[in-house]
Amino acid sequence: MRVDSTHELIKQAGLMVTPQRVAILEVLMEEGTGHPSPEWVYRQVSERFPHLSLATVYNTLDRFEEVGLIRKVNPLFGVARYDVKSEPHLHAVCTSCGEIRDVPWNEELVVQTAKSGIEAFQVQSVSVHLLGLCDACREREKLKNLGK
Amino acid sequence: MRVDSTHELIKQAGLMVTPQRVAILEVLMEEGTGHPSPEWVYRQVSERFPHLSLATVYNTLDRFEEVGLIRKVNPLFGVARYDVKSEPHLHAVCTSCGEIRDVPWNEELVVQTAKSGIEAFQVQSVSVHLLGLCDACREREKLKNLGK
DNA sequence: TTCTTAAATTAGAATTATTCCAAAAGGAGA
DNA sequence: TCTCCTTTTGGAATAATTCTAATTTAAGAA
Repeated sequence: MRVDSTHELIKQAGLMVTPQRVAILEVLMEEGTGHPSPEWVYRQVSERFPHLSLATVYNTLDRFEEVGLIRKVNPLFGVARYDVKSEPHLHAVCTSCGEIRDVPWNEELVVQTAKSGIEAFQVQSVSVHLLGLCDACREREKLKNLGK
Repeated sequence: MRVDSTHELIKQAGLMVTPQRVAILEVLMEEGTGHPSPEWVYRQVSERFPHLSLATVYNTLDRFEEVGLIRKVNPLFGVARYDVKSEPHLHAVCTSCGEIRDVPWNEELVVQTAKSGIEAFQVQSVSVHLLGLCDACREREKLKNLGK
């Protein structure tokens, strides 16, 4: 009797085990650190399941996230939202209604917020993004600017 | 000669001044802390400019962001991207090619990264999101669960 | 002021990403 | 095996954004 870890993981998470789900989780685990998109997952798994539906990929990723098997890197998906620039601050985003509340930036706070709630906002997770240019793109920018 | 601050702001930012841009910036400034969406801006400004095109709103918001007048709250818009990794970590996102690189979490780092680059990644800005439930939604959840 | 030109605006089409839907298929316990 | 509930499917629908090409406009030069 062979141990199938992805199979077990799905079962332990309380989800029904299906071949599609196993294949999707396998692809996700193999990939490791590449931050795959639904489309990418779809293409990978399609090689093994030619009849796989894109809707299944979306459904499965949603279910996997619900039970904590995976996490969405860019959770503020949906509509673009803007900030009229002011002092640096954080954003408390309600995952239910989408409200975005400003939280004053405070160095200590950045660390603390991972653990404790702020005012009446129940923090479930913290998402930090460093935005900028990777080395490849920085090189590309340099070359482009030289050409001007 | 009256001083029109939004007019001035746009000019100072090095952008061509148009009535649409002035109106959009005015709406954004009046709103203040509400984190408006392109659609919302469009509806507001449409009242004054019945022929305003949604494309203009998108263009203008992009230009405003380019010159730093506003900032996108949820900059990782586009395609959903997932993470399988379990240890807490940050994400370094290339604003040019979209690559998402993992950066090990380190309390000090959270603060430092705002100022200094990480490895070959040139950090331009930091975006922190606290995800969770606002008080209103938490109440709603409670009521829903009671009903079960 | 008028002219000129590059940039901005417009309307609508096109594209991209995601969600919805109803019917068919499949998993798991009795 | 039977049954029920969940999942899967494929396609349509929707939402968000970008593209395109024609028209208009801002702003500096003459």
